[in-house]
Amino acid sequence: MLSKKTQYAFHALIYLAENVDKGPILISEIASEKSISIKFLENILLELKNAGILGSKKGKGGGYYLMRTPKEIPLARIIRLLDGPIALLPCVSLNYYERCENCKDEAICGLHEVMSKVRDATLKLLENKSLKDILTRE
Amino acid sequence: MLSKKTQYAFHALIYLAENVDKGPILISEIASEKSISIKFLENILLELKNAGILGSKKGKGGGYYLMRTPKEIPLARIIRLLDGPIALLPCVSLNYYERCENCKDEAICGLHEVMSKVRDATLKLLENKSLKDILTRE
DNA sequence: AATTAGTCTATATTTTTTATAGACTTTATG
DNA sequence: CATAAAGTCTATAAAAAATATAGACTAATT
Repeated sequence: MLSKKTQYAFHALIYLAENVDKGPILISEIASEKSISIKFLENILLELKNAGILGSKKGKGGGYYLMRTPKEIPLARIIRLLDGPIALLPCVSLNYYERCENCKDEAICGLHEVMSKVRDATLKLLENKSLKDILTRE
Repeated sequence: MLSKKTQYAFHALIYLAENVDKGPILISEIASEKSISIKFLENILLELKNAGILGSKKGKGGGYYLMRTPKEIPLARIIRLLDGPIALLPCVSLNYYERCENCKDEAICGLHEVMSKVRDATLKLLENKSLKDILTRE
């Protein structure tokens, strides 16, 4: 399961994408529209900013805005940033790899093989689908 | 990521499958062979037993054994039992469904659509692959 | 200068995961 | 039938992670 943090990030990003024309959006507006604790959301938006996904402006008329078009923000990027590994096991993670302690040889480990396939199937979707793909269709 | 509990369960099941000919296997043997805390492993094996996957025998010559052939134990079964939902969001879980609070209509929610696809791709593998498929190949 | 709004650092709370303890029951066998 | 072997059960503890909050600080606008 994705953490609340990641789920909130998706909802916030969707809101920002659906309101690009309004310029910078207040944290408090996103928080109340999406029913997220404002202080918790602050942290999340900051992380997204530090990762280069969002930009911000302080003072009156300030707020957060997308730094890229929704099409350019893959879902996998958001998940890895806020949730960590997408793979089901450390030994099949591309970005957070850790050697398996219990198994002697990954090359002949059947669990490794199956979980690699699961990872590939998942990434095929999450790396190719972007913020644009999760905007509400009408 | 799968929890340690689920990872330990896989390793224990693999060990049991690879030693079917030896009759019931001691918890302590699995624990030391796979470097798992014996008391923690106890709980895990009990859960697997209560779910009908393992059987056990008390007293001398006792231990745990598989109640079904490895082929009949889908990986998804183990994961759901010990880890809960396989889906990335509650609103796309088949076995642990919860309605999404932030979205008005799941039918037109893009996040719902993508995450359903991820779930389907994952389940296609985890429900069709069994304990047999993760045994070490030689 | 005053107000608005994001930034930063720290901490608190809650939940989940991981692990342990110990008394109890069942079974085999000498 | 006594003893030892081995799983069962209930409870609790410890550690880690997830979730949430507080408040002082900085930057921008008017």
